[in-house]
Amino acid sequence: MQQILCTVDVVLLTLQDDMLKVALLRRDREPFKGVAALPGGFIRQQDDADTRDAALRVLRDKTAIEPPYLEQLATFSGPARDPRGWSVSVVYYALVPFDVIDSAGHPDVKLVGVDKPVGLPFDHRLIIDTAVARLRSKSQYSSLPCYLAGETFTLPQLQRVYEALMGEALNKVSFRRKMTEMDMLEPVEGAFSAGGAHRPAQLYRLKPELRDRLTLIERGL
Amino acid sequence: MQQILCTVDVVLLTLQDDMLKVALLRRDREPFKGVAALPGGFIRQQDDADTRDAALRVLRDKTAIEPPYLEQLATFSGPARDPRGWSVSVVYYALVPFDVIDSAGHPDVKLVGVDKPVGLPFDHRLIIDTAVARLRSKSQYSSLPCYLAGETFTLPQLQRVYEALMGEALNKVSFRRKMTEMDMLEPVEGAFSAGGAHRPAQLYRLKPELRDRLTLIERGL
DNA sequence: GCAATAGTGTCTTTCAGACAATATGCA
DNA sequence: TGCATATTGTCTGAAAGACACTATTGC
Repeated sequence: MQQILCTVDVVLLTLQDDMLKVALLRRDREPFKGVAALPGGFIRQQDDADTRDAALRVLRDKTAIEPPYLEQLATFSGPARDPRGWSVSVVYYALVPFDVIDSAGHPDVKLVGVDKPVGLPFDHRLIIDTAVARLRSKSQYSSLPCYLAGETFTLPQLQRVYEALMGEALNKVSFRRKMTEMDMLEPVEGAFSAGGAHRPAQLYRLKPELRDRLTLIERGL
Repeated sequence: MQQILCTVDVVLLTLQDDMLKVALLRRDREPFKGVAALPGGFIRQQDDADTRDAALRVLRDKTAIEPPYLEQLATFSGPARDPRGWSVSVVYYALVPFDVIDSAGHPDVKLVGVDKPVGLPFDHRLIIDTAVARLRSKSQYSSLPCYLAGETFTLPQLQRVYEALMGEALNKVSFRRKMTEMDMLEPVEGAFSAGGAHRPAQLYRLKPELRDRLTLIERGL
């Protein structure tokens, strides 16, 4: 009997112009050669310490991106999702500020609005929808959106990120209160946003000790 | 090169005497033959429509239980977790009222407090801890605990379930308000708890349309 | 000064917990 | 009646949203 195919796929998400986008790559081999799809590949026993490691390797090889945030989403499986046979795909999702993708400058990576792509191969449509749902749900009560906001950001910028993800306007005073009591940001001393013909805003960054772990909040935004 | 081992494991959780317990089985084959472990097994391409299906099959075969609630937990992987080689285990967790396990009456199934078991094989200790953390976290803002409470239950009973899971006393009035506004329970007309030398309580059941899906709440309990 | 956006003070509404009163079964 | 627990009413404090006011920049 043929073996089960073991793969990983990555849903790389970013925010461009307040729109949630997913990174797609044209497949360079069969099946679905030439079709835009999620970055993915086979697990390599000799190279990968686990599936997370495999996801990082795939991302590094295909997009040259080291994501600041990567989390396991779920595992998708079955006899029909891959025409080559019964397959298991362990899927991770990554959050990356747009400028990281931009500066990585990988020409093959295409950013597409998460609701846009049709005709995706495998069950990638389902996978993307699952990732977006997870991100939206988790954004309500965690610091997750900060990973989409870049290295430093102002509170109004961060609020727009949250609003873009959750699809609704947030109360400015409440938002700032929340951010204060979550106690996960620190001001970048003396650094302010520049450019507009208006009052500059204080720049903040994630507290260093929180770079790699989420902060959860009690009551949502 | 040797193939990747593809397995499923199930964390079957129940509440017995207000204690969260996990179902363990003595392994009937190597590796770790005779050692108590989570029910699990290889994915069978010819039998299983997906990993969820495989988890249900394993549970049915080894414990004769059809769980009312089964959700994918996460996938655990790596070269060292199974002595036979690089392995991937897609893990599900199931919630079952104690009397379902009791009446299934499978003699091999042992219920053990979730913090108890030491010397578990593979990474089953980590898996159980992950499942318990997920259950506790999700219980705060969903109807999940209802699946541990049995077919019908009184509100005070359900509150004790929530309290056992979350490890803290809950405000009675607030709890009842939440249950009312979650709108997921319906009273069993004319049915009341009996037995005690005191006022009987109204029996409730999950609304039929919610049997198979969770209700989420906005703000926690 | 004016336009535009940042940041804050305060009032009002909404929600959760405390407390207590009432309800209902059994001995 | 008295006890134990269920159920409900009401008060109070905390949290969230609405609104408006002040602050700071470029023009």
